[in-house]
Amino acid sequence: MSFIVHLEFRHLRTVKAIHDCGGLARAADQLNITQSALSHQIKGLEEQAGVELFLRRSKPMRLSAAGLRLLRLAEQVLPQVEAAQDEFSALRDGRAGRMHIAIEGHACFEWLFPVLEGFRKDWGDVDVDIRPGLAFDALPALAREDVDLVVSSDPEDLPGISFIELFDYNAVFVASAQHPLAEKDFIEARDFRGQTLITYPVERARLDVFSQLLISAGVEPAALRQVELTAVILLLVASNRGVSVLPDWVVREVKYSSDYVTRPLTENGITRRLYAAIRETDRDKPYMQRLIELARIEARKLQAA
Amino acid sequence: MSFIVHLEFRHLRTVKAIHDCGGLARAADQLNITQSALSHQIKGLEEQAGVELFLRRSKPMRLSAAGLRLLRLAEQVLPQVEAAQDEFSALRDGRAGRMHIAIEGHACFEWLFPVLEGFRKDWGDVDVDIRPGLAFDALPALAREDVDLVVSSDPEDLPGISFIELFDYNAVFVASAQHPLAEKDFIEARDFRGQTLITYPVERARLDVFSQLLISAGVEPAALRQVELTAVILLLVASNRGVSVLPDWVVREVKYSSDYVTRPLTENGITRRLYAAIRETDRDKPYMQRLIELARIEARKLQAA
DNA sequence: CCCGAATTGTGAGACCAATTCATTATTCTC
DNA sequence: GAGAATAATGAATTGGTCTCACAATTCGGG
Repeated sequence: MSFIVHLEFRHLRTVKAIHDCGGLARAADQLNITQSALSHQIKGLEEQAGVELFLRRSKPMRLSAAGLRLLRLAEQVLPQVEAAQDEFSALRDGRAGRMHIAIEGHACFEWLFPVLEGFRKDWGDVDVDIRPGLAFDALPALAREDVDLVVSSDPEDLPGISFIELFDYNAVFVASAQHPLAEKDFIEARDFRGQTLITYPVERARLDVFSQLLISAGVEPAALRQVELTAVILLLVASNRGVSVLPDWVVREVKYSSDYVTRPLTENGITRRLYAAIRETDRDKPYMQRLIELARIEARKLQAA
Repeated sequence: MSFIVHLEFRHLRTVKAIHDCGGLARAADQLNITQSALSHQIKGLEEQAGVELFLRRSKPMRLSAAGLRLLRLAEQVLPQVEAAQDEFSALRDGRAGRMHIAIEGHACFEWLFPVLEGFRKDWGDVDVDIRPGLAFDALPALAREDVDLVVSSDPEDLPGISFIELFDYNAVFVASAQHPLAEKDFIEARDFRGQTLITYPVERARLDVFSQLLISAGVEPAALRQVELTAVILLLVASNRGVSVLPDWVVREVKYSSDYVTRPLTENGITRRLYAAIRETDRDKPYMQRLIELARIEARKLQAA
């Protein structure tokens, strides 16, 4: 049951070279090593293995049965190693990588998908994914490299994390055209009193309407309803089952689809800024820069729409 | 374009162990090595590669993207190496091997096939083949390990080659029952004068009828006809197109099939001995001994028939 | 918040193994 | 059988990996 304890890649390369070149001397040349070294090497291997690897009887030193098995291993393994090393250097040079994105708040799907669609074309070697499950504690996940980019509107000062500005948007009030508040030019906090507010199913602190308006005004809507999908929120709003607050781009994106109106929040509107949070170590990676560039382009398209 | 110049199996094992055990210390334990060694090892790898392989931020030291690629390589390559080593030790311990057989003279097919059929059952890991093409210079081929066993009836004293006795047989005369010589009790050399002799297509020295009888008697048949297949030889003999000399077992094996008779050669018959020529290095291999044993058993069956 | 336990990193030196150089031993070819 | 080509051997050197001992870090809990 004794194995070859000390088998190394060098041995596989040696066996292959000797086979290919048909001789120690030429193989040594190809491997940039002395013939003596090769001789010592295979002698050592044979001693370990307890089998002759080569038949020396005849002039062109041929492989024995055991040697042939080793050759097969070499021809199987060595290309795999090379392939791995190729990918490896791609990773190192930033030609490949991972782009797992966590989004805080569901709305971002709307513009993120087209971004990733464009990204995929140029950076096929980068492994792309969206991890909505990590909506809460996304920044810790970023720090421990569970994800590589977090879309957030609340920059924090964390060591090793950069917040890169993506674009600004307005949080706008959405209601059915039949809704009484549709009459107003702009919506104030107190207007939410008595209303049914439809939001994404996340904690209040992450919702613009609370963090930017209702909490500081001490206003509580009459009812809350949490809905996962943006399209459904708009559907409910249009059928006058409640009101909502959404990023302007979301509403613009689907505005043709139903019967509702949008109004600014407060006289001057509520403007928010979206950031991409990334690890500083990733900041200079070309694919990372490209993704952010694409995100900005896509945002501009949405705002122009 | 810089690669990992010094990647070794040990590194793959290390990466895998650290991943499996979730930590340097435990991995070191599993690999029977110090934790320090592992630390040095991965540090060296990372320096070469220019990438971090592990994320040390968090307590359970996890693999980075590059590290994961290395892990994939490890999980691909290491089992292949183990499999090769298993086969390798099988070769070494004689559980596997090669059994390429050269036969001098075509007749041997008749008893060799059943032998190999039985052999195959117990020794599936031995690569079996018959190489009829090497009928001439079979012994040199044996010496240079092109084949592993030669069936021969002419033992020679060659260094490193053993001739192992298999069984004896009689070379018998075969002729149509209608043939005049069928009247005789035994056949002498001079009886061949004027006959058409049918033989296998090999040089005279390899044919019993010449080497044991005709050459020393200085007798030349009227005509020679060379035929490849034993069955065809017997067909021609039966239809009185010539006479032949074959090993008795061959004739017994197919005697029911046609209308011919056999007669001894000379008053006392001509007995020949068949040998298995093998390399002395193979002599003790269990599968080799088994093959020879099977050959003898098969021969006994044929002679009893 | 600091402490202790657990884990990982670092430096110096020992040790082993692979390589080279020089030479001898084979094997093939003419 | 001589000479060329090829492989094997031996001794010395080099280089790398390991161990040992200790420093640095991180984590969980009172």
